[in-house]
Amino acid sequence: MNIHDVAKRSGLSVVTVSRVINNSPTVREANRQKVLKAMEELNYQPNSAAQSLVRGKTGIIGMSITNLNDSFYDRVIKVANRKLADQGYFLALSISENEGEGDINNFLFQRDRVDGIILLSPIEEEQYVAELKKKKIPFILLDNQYEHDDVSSVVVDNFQGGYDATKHLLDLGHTRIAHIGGPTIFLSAAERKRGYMKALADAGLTPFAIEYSGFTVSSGYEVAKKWIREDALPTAIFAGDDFIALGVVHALREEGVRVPQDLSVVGFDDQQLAGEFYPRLTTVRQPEAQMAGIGVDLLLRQINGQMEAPTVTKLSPKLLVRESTAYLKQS
Amino acid sequence: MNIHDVAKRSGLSVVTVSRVINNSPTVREANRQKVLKAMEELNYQPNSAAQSLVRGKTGIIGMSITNLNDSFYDRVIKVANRKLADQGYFLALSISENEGEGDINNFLFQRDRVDGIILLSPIEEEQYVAELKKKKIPFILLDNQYEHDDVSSVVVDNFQGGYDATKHLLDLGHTRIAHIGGPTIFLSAAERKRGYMKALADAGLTPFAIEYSGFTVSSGYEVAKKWIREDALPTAIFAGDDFIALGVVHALREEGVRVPQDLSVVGFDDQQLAGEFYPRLTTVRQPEAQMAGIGVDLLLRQINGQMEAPTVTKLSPKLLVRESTAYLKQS
DNA sequence: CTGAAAGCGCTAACAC
DNA sequence: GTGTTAGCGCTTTCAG
Repeated sequence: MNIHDVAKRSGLSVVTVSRVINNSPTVREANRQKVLKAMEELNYQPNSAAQSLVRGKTGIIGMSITNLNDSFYDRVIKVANRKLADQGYFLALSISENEGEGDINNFLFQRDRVDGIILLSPIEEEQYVAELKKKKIPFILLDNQYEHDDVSSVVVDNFQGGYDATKHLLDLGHTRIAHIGGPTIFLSAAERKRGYMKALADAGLTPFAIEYSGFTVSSGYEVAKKWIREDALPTAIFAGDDFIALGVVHALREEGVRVPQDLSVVGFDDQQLAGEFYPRLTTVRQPEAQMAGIGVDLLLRQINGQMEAPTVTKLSPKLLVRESTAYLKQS
Repeated sequence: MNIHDVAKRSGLSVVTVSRVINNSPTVREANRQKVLKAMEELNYQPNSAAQSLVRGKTGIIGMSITNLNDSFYDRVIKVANRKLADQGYFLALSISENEGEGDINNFLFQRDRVDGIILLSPIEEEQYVAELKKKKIPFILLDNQYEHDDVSSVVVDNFQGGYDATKHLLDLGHTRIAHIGGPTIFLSAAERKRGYMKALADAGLTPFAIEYSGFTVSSGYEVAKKWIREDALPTAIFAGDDFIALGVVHALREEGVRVPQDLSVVGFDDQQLAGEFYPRLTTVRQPEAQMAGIGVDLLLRQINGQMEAPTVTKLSPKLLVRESTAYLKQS
């Protein structure tokens, strides 16, 4: 069942049918109706492989992701999905579980499967970028780690986020401020820590303590417990992300340390849950919507050949003051 | 740059090149090498639109999802991804934010874009099923709500899950057992509640209290707070899912009610976080791996025309006893 | 405003 | 083993 069947049934030529499919204005209204009717009766849908072949484009944008279970990704993806739909593109997500080579042969990474690709927080970034460049597939990077020649990307200023979070704690009168950082292989984690250090230095202070952990509740929990055991608690903690922060708060409460009365905690990312547990977490929200929006624009412009020089956009995160931070107790 | 260029460069015909691409054994080794070399030098990749067109298949399986931020989905998706990859298929995810009509024209829902579709916990199920049937696209349902003629699906026995969870509480000596159910428009929520009712009835008991809430921490929290305010606390609570349960535990602890010493709580889904907060939640784990595995098999068999009668597979969930439940305190 | 013809890049008969 | 030919379903000149 193809365009010829429709042509036959409507008594017109395949060309006219094609014109109707593509909303060409140069079709007599009566004929358009005939064609539409035939399409309807035949339950006809144009073959997209054929369309892609002849047009040289697919209308699909691929996005490679590594993780689902996270509010930050969730928001970025949903905004990108909507923006792309507005422009007539579809977003196809592909999970890459960083199993090395296999992934690079992912269906996404074929020039004619997609019109462009968005790499969200890619794991094997260098490798992917090299491959995409080689295959000449238009692409952009979101929340990536490194700079590359000729590649546009949108990142968040994690340094500033770390700085702002720490500054907030300083403004509340805290001086004994500890940090629990995420894995330092992540640039974002390293930057947040750097912001923390700088804010402290600007205030003439030094870190009270620094520990590293995974981006999980349990590892934040462990670190806090350890500090309690060692009786080495600060008065404020800047956690590398909300999961860590949630774990910290949890451990403190178990031990009777009140948040924020006895100890203030700041997280990062504004995870869904950060606003649901009490005290609701003061945190740093990344501008996901902006990130996705700019990223999509950049990619689409590249695809349409309005290829300006590639740009690296750095977005400012925003401190969200809620209930897990308070003025230092006068004692 | 196409197959002809490769043919020219290697000094062989396009057919031979095609054979090499498709690993046909009937190519002289020396020639194969020539072709491979030419492909390499030209950095050639076969055009997949053309391949799809002529083969009548794409090698892509689409999966429609509604939500990312959830461990259950995360696990199902990852297993499906792996299983499909093993069989030479790629999984393309598409988010459908239930905006009504628009979604149905999703790129996934075009016969020749994908070889088959998996609908995971679809929202507008009836509509999607009707559309897919009409378009004659092979598909299966995972964790769906309704039964349909001629459609294979894999679901979890939520009734049994609810029954087992409640039975566990009964076995611990509890008799005052309340339930906080998820939105009853979800069959899964209704079934879990039904299991709860049945277990109680089998023990000659009646529900201590039943409330409904969203599948969120905050709504579980609210319900527990309300019960505390009204001084109407049961000795055990079966929550509709882990988020609700987490909210309940959180509220109870705030009020000095100890879990599990004073009150036992059971959740559902084994969310990532359920095992990270203390007390670690006793919960019901859905067999995601099995679900995805069976679903993929069903779909692939359908695609390959080994079309047995459509089947509805109901999988048993598994109670995970951890630390949020304990024997009823003798008082 | 409409249609005939060519061709997108590839694979599947069918010869040789 | 290898190549010639046809055609997958569609859009795009180019006439008319």
